[in-house]
Amino acid sequence: MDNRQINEKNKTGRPEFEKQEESILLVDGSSILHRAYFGISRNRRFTAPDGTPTGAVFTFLNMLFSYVDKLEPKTVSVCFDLSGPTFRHELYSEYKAGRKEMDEDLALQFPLVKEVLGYLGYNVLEAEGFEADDLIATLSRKASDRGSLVYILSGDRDLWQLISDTVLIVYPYTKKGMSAREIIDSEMFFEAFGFLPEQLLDYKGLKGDSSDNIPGVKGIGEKTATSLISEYGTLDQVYANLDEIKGATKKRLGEGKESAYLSYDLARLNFAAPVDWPQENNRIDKDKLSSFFSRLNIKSFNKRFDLEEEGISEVKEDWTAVAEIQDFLKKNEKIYLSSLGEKLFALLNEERQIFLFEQNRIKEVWALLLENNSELVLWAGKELIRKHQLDIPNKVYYDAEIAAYLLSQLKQDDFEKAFSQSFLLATGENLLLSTSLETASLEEIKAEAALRLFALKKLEERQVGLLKEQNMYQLAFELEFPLNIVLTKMEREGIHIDTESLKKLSEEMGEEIANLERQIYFYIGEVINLNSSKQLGEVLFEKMGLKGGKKTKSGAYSTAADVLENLLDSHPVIALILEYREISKLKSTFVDGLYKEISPAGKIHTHFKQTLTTTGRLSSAEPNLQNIPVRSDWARAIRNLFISRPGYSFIDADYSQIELRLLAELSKDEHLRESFVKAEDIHLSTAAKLFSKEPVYVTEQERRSAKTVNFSIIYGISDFGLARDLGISVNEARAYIEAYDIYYPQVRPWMEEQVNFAKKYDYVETILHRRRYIPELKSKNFHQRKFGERAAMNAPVQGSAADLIKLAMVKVDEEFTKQKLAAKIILQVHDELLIECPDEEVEKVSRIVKEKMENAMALSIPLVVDYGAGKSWGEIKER
DNA sequence: TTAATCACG
DNA sequence: ACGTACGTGATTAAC
Repeated sequence: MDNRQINEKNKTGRPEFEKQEESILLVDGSSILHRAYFGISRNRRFTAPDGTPTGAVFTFLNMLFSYVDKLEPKTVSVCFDLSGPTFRHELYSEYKAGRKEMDEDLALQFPLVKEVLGYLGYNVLEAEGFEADDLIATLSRKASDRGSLVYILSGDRDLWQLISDTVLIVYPYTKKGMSAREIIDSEMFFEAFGFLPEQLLDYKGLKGDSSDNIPGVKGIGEKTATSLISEYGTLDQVYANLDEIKGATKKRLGEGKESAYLSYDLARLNFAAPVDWPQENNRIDKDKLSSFFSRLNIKSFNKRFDLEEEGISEVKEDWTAVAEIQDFLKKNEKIYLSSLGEKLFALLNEERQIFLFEQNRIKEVWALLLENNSELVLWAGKELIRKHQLDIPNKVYYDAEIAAYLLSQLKQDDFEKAFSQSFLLATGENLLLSTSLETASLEEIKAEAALRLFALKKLEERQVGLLKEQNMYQLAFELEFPLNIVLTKMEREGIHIDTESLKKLSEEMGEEIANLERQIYFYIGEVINLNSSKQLGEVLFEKMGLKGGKKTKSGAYSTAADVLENLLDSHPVIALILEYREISKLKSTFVDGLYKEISPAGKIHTHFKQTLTTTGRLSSAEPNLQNIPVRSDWARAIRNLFISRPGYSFIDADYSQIELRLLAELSKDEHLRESFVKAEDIHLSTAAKLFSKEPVYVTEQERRSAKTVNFSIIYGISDFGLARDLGISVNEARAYIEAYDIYYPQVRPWMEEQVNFAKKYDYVETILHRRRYIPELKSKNFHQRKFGERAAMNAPVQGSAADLIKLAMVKVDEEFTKQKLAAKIILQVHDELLIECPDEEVEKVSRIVKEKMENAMALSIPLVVDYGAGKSWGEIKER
């Protein structure tokens, strides 16, 4: 009975959670259900659809499963008190009197727990006249006798007297003052009490137990009882040595002797209950378990037991009160939203209730959804917000379309088709098309709502698993989802157009075009449609006899710009045609085309597509603001039409050489990296290397050639293409490429690594793990395979650049909000951001944008952002 | 609906 | 032996 003995035990002690070959778990069902009811779930008021309280059942099972998972016992037996006369109860009538009537909500859950334990195959034990404690005491002794290890799960400390080498207590909660560990063995018991478990009864005889109405000896508390027991060992020995004890303690012990022995008996467990436990538990009855959980509307364990979820529990429609919606939304971790055709929407909560509502209430419901703390799950949120002019959220929602895109499961652009296709993947079920919905009955609509919402739920669950597996969870939740909100703001903000100037420019261009037409008709001697390449080709190559072979697939003469440029010296009309082409293209697409898109407020609102490109870039449409001309005088006139609001300025910031920098980062090519680290002119450096000269001797022409070579590398070079582009022989082009590979020796191996990786795994990935699958590499078609190889080389570079600027956008926007600036991101053009801010913010915002863009990612090479400010887009680009 | 052309990064 | 750069969108003519 001293420390030495404890230490001896400790040497052979076992690690707490190591699985034992033969262990059984005995559960004090009454105690744990009390704990479940009072400890956790009373405030959450979980109920089944019929109002039956279920919180304690749920929490009970959660606790039980967590210990079953940890301990992996061979069998589980759960013991309950069975009311009725017991000899222990007869001993103290105050016991019952001292206890309050059990809450009805708790009482109702006892039969439920016993029921579900049966379906789980666990042993449920109760015996007339015995408490759960007694059953456990009896079973633990029997088990120990057979050499089995016993775990006792109980919140009742009375059972701690059973602790031994082979009996351990699983104590459900950590308590102040007690060890944080949950499994209590002799050693821990000794540390806490200062004596051994088998002395607990003797201790309680003296100290009593107020929670169990055990009186003990009046005036003897924890300290005195502990010191007496550690000194004398047992209650009998205390009284046998009463003479040695002095003062008040002696007097109190003398007076309380009867009470002490009564208390001893009260705390003592009965080891003679008529119970045994099975060699094995029964099998789980899945069907009954499933219908039980369904009846109680408990969903959390479906996955654990691989149970099929049943259908909707309730469909609500035509509801009016806001409180009713709020009630539907609350206490749900996730809310699913789906549209049904044009006019209807439906929500699903985690209680499998569905709410149907009409379009005229979407704004109201949306506002409530944003207020609510649940995570919102939907498909194509940006389009929904735009279409119905909804408030823009300041928190992310889960957009299944974006996830489908990241997971490369989005093969179609069309909303319904893509939606339907992803759902089919997730559920194997087809959806009604919206056209069929128009004529559907209410019952059909309800069924369709359920189908879509449950499909969305399954889709999301599956996607989250895949995103994690494929290392794209962060890409989705920290980049694409937040970016989606930023894009929504950008689209709504739009950009002002100088409509008056636009009209004038259109007229001016029209006159210029008419001029050119007259001259061209004079030269060719007839009036044709100059916009028809077919007619033009026939005139140039047949009537006028200019040289230039058939180039197009359809067998027609090509009149593309590069063909015509080669003919510039053949005839003076060629230059006029090229000029006509340029102006009429710019006028029709970028002046007149833009005019059609101007809103009543004088603004243009592009659509950014976030789920379209194979590389991860955004695309812009209706109108496309990512291909506004920049390279000519007319181009500048067009860009001058994009103006900031009065009192506001534009800041235009673009990454310098972003793709080449990322190639340096990805390939780790030392020379390429060095050029950027030393802030050299990369094209000049390349030229110096290709032409074996000091940079100062490199000519403009050589630098231009080097620039072409640098870009060719990123696109996946071929000597033929480079030769054509540079107007040199294929041999010369090949020599350039070979020279490049010598001077940048790590680039080619990296490119080959990408291709090999893609051939092996079917995809390549970016810095942020965005994937591009390249099925073309498996094609039997040579062109297709070659195309696949070039794509494998290009996608990581272009895609990482997309990752980078997207991340920068999220950070820039975040900073604007954080600093309460009025600045807004207006446009993104792949390596460029256009920002609008009040004139007085220009300096501050410029610094923020540059800093956030340059440091969006931690890379081993520096990023450089150039920027300018002005009142129009053209004015800035002029610099 | 497709092909040709050309605007952008 | 193949045939020629990566990623987009809009306009026009012609089927």
